[in-house]
Amino acid sequence: MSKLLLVEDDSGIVSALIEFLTSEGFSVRSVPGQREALDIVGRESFDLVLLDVSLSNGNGFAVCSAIKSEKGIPVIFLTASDDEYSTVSGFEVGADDYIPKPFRPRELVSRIRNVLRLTGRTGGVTRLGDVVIDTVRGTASRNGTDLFLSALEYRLLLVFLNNRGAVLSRNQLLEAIWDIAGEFVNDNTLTVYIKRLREKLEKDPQNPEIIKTVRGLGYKVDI
Amino acid sequence: MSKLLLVEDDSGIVSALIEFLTSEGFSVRSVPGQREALDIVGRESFDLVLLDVSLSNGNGFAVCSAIKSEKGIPVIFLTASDDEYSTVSGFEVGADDYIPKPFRPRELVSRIRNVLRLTGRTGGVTRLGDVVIDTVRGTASRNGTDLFLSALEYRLLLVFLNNRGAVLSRNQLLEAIWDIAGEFVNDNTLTVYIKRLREKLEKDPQNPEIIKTVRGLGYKVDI
DNA sequence: CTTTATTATAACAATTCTGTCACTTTCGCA
DNA sequence: TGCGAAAGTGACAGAATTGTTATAATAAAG
Repeated sequence: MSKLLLVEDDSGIVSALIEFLTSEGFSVRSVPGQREALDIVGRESFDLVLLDVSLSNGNGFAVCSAIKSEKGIPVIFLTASDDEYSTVSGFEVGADDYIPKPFRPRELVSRIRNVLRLTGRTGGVTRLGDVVIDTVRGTASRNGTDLFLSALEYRLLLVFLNNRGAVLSRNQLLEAIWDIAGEFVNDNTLTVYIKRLREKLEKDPQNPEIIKTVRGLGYKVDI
Repeated sequence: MSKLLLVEDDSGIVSALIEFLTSEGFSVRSVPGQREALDIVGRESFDLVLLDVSLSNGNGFAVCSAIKSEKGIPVIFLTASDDEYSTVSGFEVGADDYIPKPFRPRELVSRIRNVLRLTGRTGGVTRLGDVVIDTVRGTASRNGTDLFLSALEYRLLLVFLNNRGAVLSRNQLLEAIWDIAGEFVNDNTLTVYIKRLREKLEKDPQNPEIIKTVRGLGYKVDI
């Protein structure tokens, strides 16, 4: 059950939204203004903030910035001002979605769930079999022990990670790592790096489970 | 530069969007229908798909499902049918945003960037002054040229990045990078790494703008 | 089965990384 | 000002990385 903070000064909207969102399984707290919003965010923890841009006491953009920089909680703007400038500005201060009033309740719920899904993502940690890649710390490890990938090995692994499931041609891989002013390295260099990476990543480097060869086409990771 | 796939059969919209999105720094490919979309997605890699729901040959929901399950690429629906049912259904098949036509170009760009950020495709890009750190590719660069950080230099930089603004004590930094089974390295090792990192990051390493010394407490990055 | 293109491996020098030492500079404070 | 702690610097050796070469293994096709 996600806990929402509704920042809105129109009491009619507040009560309607609380009723509807509660019936959809959310837990909702509400405050009427900017000051109270920053106050309660500092004391309680929320999963997401629904923020009216045009608050009577102060504007919503500043509140969004503050919440984002201090807590990193996702924020959805609710607003009457459906002009392009507002929308763009809203995203620029870090909003995760922007919904013009009047909005349809079910769409609001869809968008809340969508933002929660998108922001609830693994914080930079991905698993390939028993290998854990942490892009926040810049490490790859197995059973908690660091694999000590070199800079280029790590970059090569990231290329596979960001194209998981896709067959990557030798040229694509060479370009992604060794594209230094269009100059080329020996084609075999890639083969050697694949071998070195497998040596560190795979349990049995002779029978790779993670980086698979697709003869004639390239390599892929689809574990 | 993010690579987008536009799936749209109205050639007027296609050419207008390609021109505008290209001018905003995106690389855009377009296909008119469902079959071509699945085809090209299987062969090339994209960062995001802009998908018209009401394609003349087949509907967009199925395409979205397929793309999502096979490639996991983020999808934004573009649609004329701005009814609540469509919106909700769009999110249910895994869309990451849903934009009714007619949309404002700048809002579209904001929403594209927002989805890319949320899905972590460019969320890995941070700027420290004129230094750009890309955790998706595992690189740090200035003016587009790679700084060739070593594995440990890169990790040290990430520690600062993930604690931007905070003063990090020497012990915190040593722990973050050299915590190998509780054993310690020479305390000066950290000082030396700070120097080496500054040598690569800073325009004037003698007067660091990015990694600042806080005498008696540690170091911080708050640019 | 043999041929051929593709991928894998082993081994090599040049370069870079890594950690440490000795020494210098800087800063805050008595 | 001058002392002492904290931070910075330059240089060093051992280890690891990086790119290449030569050679071996492998798989697909005739």
